[in-house]
Amino acid sequence: MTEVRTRFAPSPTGFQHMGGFRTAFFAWLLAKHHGGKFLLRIEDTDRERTVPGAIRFIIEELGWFGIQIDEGPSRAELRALGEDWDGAPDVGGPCGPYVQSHRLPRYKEVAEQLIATGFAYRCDCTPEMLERERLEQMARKESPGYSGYCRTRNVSADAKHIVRFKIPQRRSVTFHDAIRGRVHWETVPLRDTVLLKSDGFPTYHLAAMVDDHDMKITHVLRGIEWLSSAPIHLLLYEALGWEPPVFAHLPVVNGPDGKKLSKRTGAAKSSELREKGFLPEAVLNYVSLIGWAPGQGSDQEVFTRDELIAQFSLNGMNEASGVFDPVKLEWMNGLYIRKLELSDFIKRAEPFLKAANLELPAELFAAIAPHVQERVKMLTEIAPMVDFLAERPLERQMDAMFQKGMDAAKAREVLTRSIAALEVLEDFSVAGIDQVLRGVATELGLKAGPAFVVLRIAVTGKTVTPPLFESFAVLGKDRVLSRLRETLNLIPGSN
RNA sequence: GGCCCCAUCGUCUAGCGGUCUAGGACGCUGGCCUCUCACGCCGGAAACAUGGGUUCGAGUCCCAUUGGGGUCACCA
Repeated sequence: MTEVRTRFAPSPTGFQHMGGFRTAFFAWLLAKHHGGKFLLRIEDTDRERTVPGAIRFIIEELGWFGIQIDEGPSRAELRALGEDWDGAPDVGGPCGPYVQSHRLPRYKEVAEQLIATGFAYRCDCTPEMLERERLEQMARKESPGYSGYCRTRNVSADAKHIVRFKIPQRRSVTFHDAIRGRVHWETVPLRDTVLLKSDGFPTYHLAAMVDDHDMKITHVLRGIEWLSSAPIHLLLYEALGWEPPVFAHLPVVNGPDGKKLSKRTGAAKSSELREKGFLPEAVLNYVSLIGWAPGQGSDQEVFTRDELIAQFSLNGMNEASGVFDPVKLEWMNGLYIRKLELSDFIKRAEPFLKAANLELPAELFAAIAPHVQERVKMLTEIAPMVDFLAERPLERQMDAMFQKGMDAAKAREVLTRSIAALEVLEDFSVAGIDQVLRGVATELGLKAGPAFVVLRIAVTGKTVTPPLFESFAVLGKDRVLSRLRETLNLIPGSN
């Protein structure tokens, strides 16, 4: 059995959104499922649209997701593109180069072969001529497309020209898509398409087919927008006498608005997800669920990376387009956060605390960490939940203190008694604090809830915090007491 | 417009002719737990786009309609 080889072949024209990375995930999962190889190829054949930094973005995000590239651009190739950076991986591989702009001679060679065998021809029609032709066709309500004027003109190789593929008309094409099954065209609805541009660069059609063949790609996973041009690709393989790979056209992922994912769609950019505190493994898991399910009646939707690899199959792919639901992603991220080892959680939280300008002594954060771990969905939610531990003045939501029958006098009473009771408490532990504070509430004939709102705001400033006794214990007796005393002066009618 | 793809709860999906009075998950919602918020647990509302076939029997097969989407570049 031949080795399964898949590839992710983005063009570096900007950042990739999650739809693009999902394609990469599936290709990677398929390869790994079969113990095969996953390659990265850069399709930089459009010189106008290539944007600096795009390749770095792709490689770094793939790395963040923990996707190992088995074959791809070497460090030298990256450097030649001006895309070198500290820590850039040096991947390489036996089928390089993996950057299309470095493979120009090969495309030219194949184009010449196609011309020699009569499957392609040179064309020197100017853009102006083509434009006029198109206008005339539209005026006649014909579908626009190249007429084939140069098909038989034997344009000289010396003249400035492009190379077109001679698309046979009146040809039916049938192929089996790994996801959709049989797709059939009665007649090929396409005109002679360009293979080589006048600047010597190939178009996608030529470059991708040549590379997929040369790189021994066995399964091509790509967006469904390519389905319409699949006949060109099949015909090209036929003309070249090559065995085509298995094609799988993936359904698209739309934003919650039902429209295509774009820069505007929130949470569509992986780097943004990272900054918001999503875990790569959660994102990978969630995104894999858009358009794929294990099937076999299985209800499983939380998968480790290895489970995903073990269970992934193109048979489980759905034909219909899906929607990226940021709310469900958040839920899943919360799930993954809760599953983290405490030490891992603390480690991952660190950069987010720093970003929020909150530097806490390690032991202090470690002590409160278990209690915040089970109540955040994103790492960015940690800082606001623990910032009451910082050595800085507290801003208290005093208004929220006086609700449901709580008035200034009662609040003062709660504070005074708590201060008195805590002052003499030797064992400032969760259990000790628990006993004392409940005692205070009982003495005052108050329920725990209302009484604790006062204490919570007094010590943390907020109405929503980690559990009260735990927060007190972590903060420490002295700071708790001073905050309680401070609050006494803030209650209306004091003095 | 031609061609192609798609169609189960709001969303992601299970379902591959009978076991579907359609299952799960997110979200929503009622309750329990409870010091707030979460977590957890129990319950609820919520879908087979429409019309024809085929069949003893259709969410499942076929066709049409409708509705989405894609594509028809010297962009990928």
